[in-house]
Amino acid sequence: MSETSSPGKLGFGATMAEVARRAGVTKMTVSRVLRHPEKVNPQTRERVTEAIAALGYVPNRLAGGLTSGASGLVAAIVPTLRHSLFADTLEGVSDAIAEAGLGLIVSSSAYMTDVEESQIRSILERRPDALVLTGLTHTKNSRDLLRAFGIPVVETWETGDDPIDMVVGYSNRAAAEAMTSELVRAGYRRIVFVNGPSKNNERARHRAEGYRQAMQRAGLEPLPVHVVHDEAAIRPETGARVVRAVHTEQPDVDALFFTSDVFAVGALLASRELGIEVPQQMGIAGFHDLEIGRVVSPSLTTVHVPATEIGRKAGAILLERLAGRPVEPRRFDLGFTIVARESTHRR
Amino acid sequence: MSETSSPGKLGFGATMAEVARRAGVTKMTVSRVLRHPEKVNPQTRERVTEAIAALGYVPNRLAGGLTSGASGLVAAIVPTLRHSLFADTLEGVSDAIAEAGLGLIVSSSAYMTDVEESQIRSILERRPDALVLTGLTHTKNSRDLLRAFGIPVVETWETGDDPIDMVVGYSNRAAAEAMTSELVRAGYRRIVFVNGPSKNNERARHRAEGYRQAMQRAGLEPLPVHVVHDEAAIRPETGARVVRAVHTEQPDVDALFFTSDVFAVGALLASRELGIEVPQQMGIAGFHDLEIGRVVSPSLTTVHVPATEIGRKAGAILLERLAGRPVEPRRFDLGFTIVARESTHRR
DNA sequence: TCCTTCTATGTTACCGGTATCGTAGATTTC
DNA sequence: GAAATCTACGATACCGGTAACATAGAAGGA
Repeated sequence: MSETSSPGKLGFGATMAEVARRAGVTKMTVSRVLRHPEKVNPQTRERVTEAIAALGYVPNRLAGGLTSGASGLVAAIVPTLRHSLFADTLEGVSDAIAEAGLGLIVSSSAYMTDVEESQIRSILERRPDALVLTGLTHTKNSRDLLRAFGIPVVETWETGDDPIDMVVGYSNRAAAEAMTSELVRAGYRRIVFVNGPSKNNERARHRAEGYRQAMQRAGLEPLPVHVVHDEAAIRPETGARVVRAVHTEQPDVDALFFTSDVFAVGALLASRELGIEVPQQMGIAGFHDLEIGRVVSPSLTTVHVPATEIGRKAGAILLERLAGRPVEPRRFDLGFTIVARESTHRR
Repeated sequence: MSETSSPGKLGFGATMAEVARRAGVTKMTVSRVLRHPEKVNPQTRERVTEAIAALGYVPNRLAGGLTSGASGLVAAIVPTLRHSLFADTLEGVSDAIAEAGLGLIVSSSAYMTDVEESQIRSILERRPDALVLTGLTHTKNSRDLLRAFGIPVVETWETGDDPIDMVVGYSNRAAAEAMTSELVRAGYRRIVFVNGPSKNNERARHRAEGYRQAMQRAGLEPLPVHVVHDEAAIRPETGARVVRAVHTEQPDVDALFFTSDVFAVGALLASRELGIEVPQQMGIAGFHDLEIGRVVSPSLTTVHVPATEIGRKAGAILLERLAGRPVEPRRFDLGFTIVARESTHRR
């Protein structure tokens, strides 16, 4: 741009004061050029702009935030980044807040509420303007700390009665109930729900409840929930293992409802190898509506959940609150959709 | 803890000065209790600790960072969070730096270098202590800005000659070459490489080069690279489409090497529907070694890449540099592994 | 006993910005 | 042409911490 810039010697961490000196003004004028340019004489503004370019000046928001009281950061805690759904939600949050110039701090709690608590503590030291959490299960300390701190907090992936502040999600109970009912409607009777561990995970717990409710309402006996402990990651092989186990140990089971498409797809593929006919002999349903479920054959019946929308909505209401506007209601149920495909289509 | 804490009125954003007043000391002593507790008399320390608990004081690292010159933040830019590989890498970075008490700021560039540049700019305003980038392709401005700023920078997912600072990855060229050679060894001759757009993505470009090199070295004619434009996301359906197109338009093709397992799995499943026998009639290979490729039948031949390790290594060398220790060499090739499975096993 | 050296804490200045108020000169008003 | 109002910028204080230095009293040494 400017011929005054000496190449290769862009100032390292030039400060506003240095820019000011170079432009022959005070810091205040430089600050104005950056935030309220209309209040500065065009000629002065240009001198300052040139000085900024020449020095490669990048303003320091940490310093600015000290005064203004806003760090310009939103923090998010997810159980894991490895699960595409949480990644989708984060991407949604990121999209929403990036437009407002906010940054996103991420950490993952490995599904442990005490880890989450210590992360909340360390995150609050960075004075985020708002916080996004996953789920409704948090330690009492976490809840107290956040309530006391008073920043906007959005809990996600569920709906519930006693949010810390705001909630965006859908009812996992209703979703599991709806899918179970769908399986019943399709003609399945001995339906097993395959769930992850429900400790520290009210999503898993609610889904199990939804399953039982639907079974009872249909006058069917709820079978014991098959809990898989998938230590490292959610893997299709786990679903395959479940099918094999059920095939030999519970041969009367006629449908498997998995808490994740990842499991369900593994089960679907393993079924073929075992000679189990899906959907005639065994119905298989998943949860989350991942891409892979559309491509496998038979295609996978599943629950579509609004992962990205949850993130976007969370970001949007945070921005509302940060703009000083109250958000009512504080609970947003974004719903779900039962997607009935071939894997449960008994002809 | 302390009976002095009035329930429900944990101090909102209590400051160090308030803690100091309550404990009857100055800010400096409170600061010492937090960072160099051994320098404070045990009795005083206890009074201060009680005051901290009673007020629910959470130190403000932004303020501290202003003085100490370190924000305690590491920034990472990935093309997208939606791709499990980048999520894995982030998780690796996060693991590595969390132990050192550093936070992670994330943003996604949507594979666009100019977006990346503006993100770098806005990220630098937050004065991260270090930066992790994906790939080696960046705008000149980005490179200049980062070099001038002087913070440790790690580029990931490739190896290359002219890093901004440090690189951790593997050679996509060598990986594609090795896989192509593997296909040749398995008996395939008319091998098509299916790639994403290579603009702004040297990983894609290098893979295409590796493919061509291997073909030429084997005395085979490299076929035109099939470029898929997958606007929204990397989806299996795209791979399915490719198989259908190739099946009708290039019936002599006997192997497809996809730049992602996601495509390859879609292709594998579509092949079955088309009655194409894999691996006899058509070999199919992928890239990345995703879980799903192990479960499908036939299982998928692929290139295993060290996604998490890249993140961890990146985090580790950043920490080294932040601890003031020089890092030599500055380029880390973490390698890859060809995983030959059923989908290319011609009997 | 007097001087030195710790130990424990306080004082001061400063990090890099911004809010607030002040003010000189130009412009408008009657 | 004097008063009122703008315009464009500067001076000051402060945000919430920490580094560096200062200091009072206790402990140690000759």
